[in-house]
Amino acid sequence: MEESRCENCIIRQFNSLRAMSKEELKKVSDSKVTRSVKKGEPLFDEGDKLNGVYCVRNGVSKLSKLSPNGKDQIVKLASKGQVIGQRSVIAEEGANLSAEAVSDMELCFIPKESINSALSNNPNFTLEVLRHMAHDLKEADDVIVNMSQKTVKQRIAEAFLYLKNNFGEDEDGFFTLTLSREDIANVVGTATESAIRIISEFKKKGLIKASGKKLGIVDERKLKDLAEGF
Amino acid sequence: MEESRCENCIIRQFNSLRAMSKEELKKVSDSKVTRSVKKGEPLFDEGDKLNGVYCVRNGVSKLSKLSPNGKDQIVKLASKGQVIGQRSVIAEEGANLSAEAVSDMELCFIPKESINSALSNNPNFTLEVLRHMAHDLKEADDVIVNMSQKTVKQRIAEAFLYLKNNFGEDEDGFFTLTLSREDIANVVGTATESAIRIISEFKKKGLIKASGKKLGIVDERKLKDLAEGF
DNA sequence: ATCCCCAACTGACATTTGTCATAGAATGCG
DNA sequence: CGCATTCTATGACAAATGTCAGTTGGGGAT
Repeated sequence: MEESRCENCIIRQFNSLRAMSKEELKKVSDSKVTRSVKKGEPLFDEGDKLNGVYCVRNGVSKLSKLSPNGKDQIVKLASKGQVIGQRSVIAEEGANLSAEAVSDMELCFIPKESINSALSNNPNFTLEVLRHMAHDLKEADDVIVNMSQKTVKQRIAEAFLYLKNNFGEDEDGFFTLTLSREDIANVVGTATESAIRIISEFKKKGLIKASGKKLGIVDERKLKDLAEGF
Repeated sequence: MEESRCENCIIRQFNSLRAMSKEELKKVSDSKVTRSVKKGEPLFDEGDKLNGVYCVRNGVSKLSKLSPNGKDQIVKLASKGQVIGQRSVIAEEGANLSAEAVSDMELCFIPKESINSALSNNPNFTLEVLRHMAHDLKEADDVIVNMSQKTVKQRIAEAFLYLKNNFGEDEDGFFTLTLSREDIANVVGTATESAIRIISEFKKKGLIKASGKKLGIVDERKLKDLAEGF
C-alpha cells in the first residue's frame, strides 16, 4: 500500500480520527497495520475480542449478527471512511457483531492502545467519537422503527434507496455495490425467497432494473412513495 | 422535593453524572430544575429542540417514534437513574424520539450548558458518557436483530422477561411496572389485538398470570425457552 | 468446452399476523 | 350511583410472509 501515513490520509476526514493531533496521528500511523480482505472473507466474528479498530480504506463490510433461529441479520454496511469495532473497544467487550467483506477491502488496523490513549488524553477526540456514536445510535433507533413497523416490501424499497444513496451507481445506473439476494434479505430481515419475489415484482412494475447480479433504480419517485407506504 | 442536591443524590451513581467533579456537580445542581410529570403526560415530542437532559428520579418514561403508517414504536423504557435526551443534546439535533410518562415521574432537568461545559472540560465525564452510549448502541443492535428475526410470540415472551428484570415485581409476583396491552404491542411492534391474543394464550398455558391490568410471570423457564425459539 | 455448483427463481402451501367488527369489563367522572 | 369512555377480549376473515420442493441459469474450475 503506497501512500500510507495517516497524517496524509484523506479518509480520516470522514471519521473521528480527524480530531486527533499531529502527534497522535503519528503514533497511530506507526502502530497501524494495513490489511487486505477478499470478498467473502471474515474480518472478525461475534464474540471475538478486538485488539483494535479497523478503518476502511476501500470496499464494504457487512456487520451482522446470528439470531437464535440460525439466520443472519445484517445490521450495518460499513464503507470507506468508516471505523469498525470502536464500540467493542470502547466498551471493552467482545464484538457484538461479526464482520465480513462483501467486496474486496483494504483496511488499516489500529491497535486499541492508540485509541485508548487518545481517548484519555484528547477530549476533542473523545467528543468527536461521542458525536459519531450519537449519530449511529439515532440511525439504529430509526432502523428499529422501520423493522418493526414497515412491511417487507417497504423495507426492500428502502434498501434500494439506501444502496443508491450510500454507495452510488455506475454510468449505467446500476449500484456500485452488488449484493446477493440473500444479503438483501438479511438486510431487511426476511426470507431469501420473499426478497427475490419482491425484487422480481419491482422489476415487473418498472421500479427497478436487474441485469445479472447488478441492480439499479428506475423510478426513484415511486420507490420512495412505496417505502413511505402509499 | 426534599433532598435535592446532586452532590448527595444516590441516583447519579447509576449514570454518567458520577464521573463529574464536585464543582461540576455543584454547578449542575444550581442550574437544574425538578419537575413532576403525571402518567400519560408528555416530556417532549419528536423533533423538539431539547435545551437539556432529564435525569429520572422516579417513575418510567417510554421513548417512542411515530412511523409513517401512524403507529407508535416504543424504542426504550427509561427508569430511575437513566438520563433522557443526552443523544439529542450531544448531537445538537432535535429529539429523535418522543417521551411520555407511563407512570408518575419525578425528574431533574439539567440545562445543556452544564452538560456541554462538562463535556469539553472533563475527559472522564466524556468518556463515561461515551461508554454509556456504546452500551446503548449494543442494545439497539440487539433489538434490531430481535425485531427482524423473531416472531411476535417470541418478542412478547421477551418483553415479559424484560419487564421483570428491569422493573421488578411486587410481593405477589406481579410486575412493578404496569403497561397497557397497547403499550406492550408498541414495544414489540405488533397490532394491539395480536398482543392481547398472545397474552391470553400465554395465560392459558400457565406461562404468565394476569389480574386486571397487572401482569406477572409464572413459568420463567418456559418463557425463556419460548423467547429463544423452542 | 464441459461440467458442476451455487445463486436465482417459481409454485404450492402452511403459518403468522393484521384488520374489521363487535361485545364485555373496567375505570373515571359528574 | 350511573353514564360514558377507554381498555380488554374474541371471532372471522384477509393479507403478508415463511417454508419446502423443485427448476433454471450463469460463472468458475478443470
